[in-house]
Amino acid sequence: MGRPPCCDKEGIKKGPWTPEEDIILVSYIQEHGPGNWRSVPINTGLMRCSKSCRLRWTNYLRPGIKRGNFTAHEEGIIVHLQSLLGNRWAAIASYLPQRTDNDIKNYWNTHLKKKLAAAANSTSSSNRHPIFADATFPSAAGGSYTVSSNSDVTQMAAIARRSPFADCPSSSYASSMDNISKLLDGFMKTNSPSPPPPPLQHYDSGYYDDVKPAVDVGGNPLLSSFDCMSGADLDCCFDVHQQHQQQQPASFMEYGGYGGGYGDESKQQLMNQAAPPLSSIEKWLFDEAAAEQVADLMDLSDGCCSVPMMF
DNA sequence: AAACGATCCAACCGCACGAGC
DNA sequence: AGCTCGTGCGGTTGGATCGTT
Repeated sequence: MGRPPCCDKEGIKKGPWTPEEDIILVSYIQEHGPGNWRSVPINTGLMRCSKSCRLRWTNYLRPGIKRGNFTAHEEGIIVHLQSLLGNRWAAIASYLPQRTDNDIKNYWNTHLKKKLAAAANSTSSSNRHPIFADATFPSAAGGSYTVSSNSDVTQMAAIARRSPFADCPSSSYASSMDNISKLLDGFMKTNSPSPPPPPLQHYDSGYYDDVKPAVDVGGNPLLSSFDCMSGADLDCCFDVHQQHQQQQPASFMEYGGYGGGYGDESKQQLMNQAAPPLSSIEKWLFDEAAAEQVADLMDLSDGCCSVPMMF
């Protein structure tokens, strides 16, 4: 027997969320943490179904989400993971912790699918992946990389499996409060002189223990530990994290921010992990990732960088 | 400036799955 | 064993926005 739809009750509001609703939801989650979505509308008085609350949080309000244009690097990762995993957006999103599966799915459907189709038409004689037919990928070391063979694709799959973000799903929940800050800014403008909402406090990473690792088509875990990473990769992660901390917007601090981060000890611990040399593509992936993340002020989270301490 | 089509993306829908009773 | 509950996921929709004529 199927279960009844959760949203067919009378009085359940649908459509776009208002700033007021967002604030109620954020305040509640701040206090209780995400999860137990059934109780959220009951306890908050929101006229929304539990599923709607969960989606609003995971796709929009959740800290650490990066919005805006996808970088060429992100595009490349999505294209290759899509070719490997198919339309398993949640799994793909686990490698791009600042992007939601919904965002990736939308981006694929609106941009990449067309791009691939167009590229496929013009590069039918090439064995390169169509999306890379007219693209090169500069490396931090000064060279450039092209993805040109099936072995490269396989290699990139392996890279994805050992992504520095792969095992830190909570990173996507971590420090950036941009979304909520903007939300609150707008709310304050239209509702002044109402008192400001209570400061947001640190989210315990334990709130996110239910995040599942990605698995391949055979159900095997794709996400592995850091034991294949080099010290340089870790430095990338640390450096990005440190820069991010320094460049945290005022609103983040005003609302309390989210704690966490590396200590020297944990860093050293990670540095001691075994690390084989990186291939050229791996270097491109990681170096470029770090460079772009710093340059674009990607909201790399404290949570991401604190996750390795769990190992 | 207005009309129209294209594009974007937040949100919804329905299904699947595991846990608990 | 069968049911409900809670949640995750992928596909789809429709309103808002943008671009072009």
